Amino acid sequence: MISSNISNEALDIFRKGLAHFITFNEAEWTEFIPHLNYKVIKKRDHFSIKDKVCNDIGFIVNGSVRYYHVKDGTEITGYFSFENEFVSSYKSFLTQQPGTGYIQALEQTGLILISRKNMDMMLSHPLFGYKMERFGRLVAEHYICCYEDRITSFITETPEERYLKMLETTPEIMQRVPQHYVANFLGITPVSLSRIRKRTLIYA
Amino acid sequence: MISSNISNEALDIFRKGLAHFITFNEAEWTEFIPHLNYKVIKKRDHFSIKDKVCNDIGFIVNGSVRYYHVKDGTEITGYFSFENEFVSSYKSFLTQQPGTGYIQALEQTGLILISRKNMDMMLSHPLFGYKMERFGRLVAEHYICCYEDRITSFITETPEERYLKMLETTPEIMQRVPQHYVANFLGITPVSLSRIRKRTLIYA
DNA sequence: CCAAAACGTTAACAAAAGATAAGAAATTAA
DNA sequence: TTAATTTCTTATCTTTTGTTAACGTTTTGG
Repeated sequence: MISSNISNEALDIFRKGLAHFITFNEAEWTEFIPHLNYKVIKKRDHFSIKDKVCNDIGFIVNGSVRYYHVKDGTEITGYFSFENEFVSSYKSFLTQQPGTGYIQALEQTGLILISRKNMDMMLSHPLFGYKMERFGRLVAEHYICCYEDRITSFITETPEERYLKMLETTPEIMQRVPQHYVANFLGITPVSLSRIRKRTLIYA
Repeated sequence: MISSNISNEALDIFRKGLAHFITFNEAEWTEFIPHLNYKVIKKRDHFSIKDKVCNDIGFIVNGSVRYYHVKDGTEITGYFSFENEFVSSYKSFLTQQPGTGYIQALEQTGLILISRKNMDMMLSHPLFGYKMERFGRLVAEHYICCYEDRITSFITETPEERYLKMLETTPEIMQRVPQHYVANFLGITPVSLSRIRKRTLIYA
């Protein structure tokens, strides 16, 4: 879709978020904007669901989402994304294969969307395809670093250590996310997280 | 370093490995080769160590390596890489910050190396910088997919399920890697892995 | 505003995993 | 080859975690 009626406020937030990775000049930005869409997802509605290809990568302008899988009929939450972060069922988006999990809004969430088709158009764009490739590389590398930390924590830390480190890294998480989702995120049961909190006396 | 005396055999293996991501024409390849180095690491020697910046990304022509952290004086192995795979302390290489772990050769290992400096030169190269950016993006995206699977397995699967899935994905691993390293990789103790093998009667 | 659903804590019990140590087998190095 | 080291298994004991269920509280939706 080559058109855009996204609010200037949302676009400003988006542009500031991108600045962590790359800076677009005015000509490039003008070319960029028509490749974007805006969407509001209501609380509990899904951004991406199992067995369907995730066609968009989103940038969260406001709100939050959780990623979850269903195993033996039970939901298991693996991750959260908040304002100024990207959201996508990455493997599905990148490989264009059906996803294995769900992404659901934890609250009403406003998103700037880039479809796979528009992304590919921009990556091959004569004006700024080169810069878009760099942008894509830097974003991907950023997530590699995040994922590396997360895997290392599963290998080297106990659940209790993961809980305490999470409170340092993301102090607001217990306020913003139901505790049983956080427990899943830490790789333990809700009952177990409740015990850790009682044991450490750290409820932040 | 702008020179190269890497064997044609190693270069062929490397070029075939890259073909999973991108194909270089002859002019590009001719430009590529002088940015490469070759190194053989003896068994038990280190490719990368804690508190030092990892300056290279390697492509394993032959051999294998393990990634490990040291916690409370004990080594904990988090991952392995084999022939035709890349190896690096990625976060350190990508951010140019000191690494938190070690990468050690499990056996004598031959590597084609790209230094950060040479990588950056190629990413900005007038002839094929655009293609190199795409190459870098595709490699990074590939690792995002791998990491996503690994994190999902920690969240949704039991150690026993991880063990069985690993045997499907990498059947040769128990033959090539000491079992207590594999146990760490699965996020459990060596004693626990030994029990799982006895319990399931699957020793493949 | 009320009823239903979701949430967090706690308890009791079961299952799994960690810690430690001993011993046998395999590998490595001198 | 031999001695030392590493590796894997097994056993015992302890700790942690999982499971299930009950209870009170909070949140949600009509």
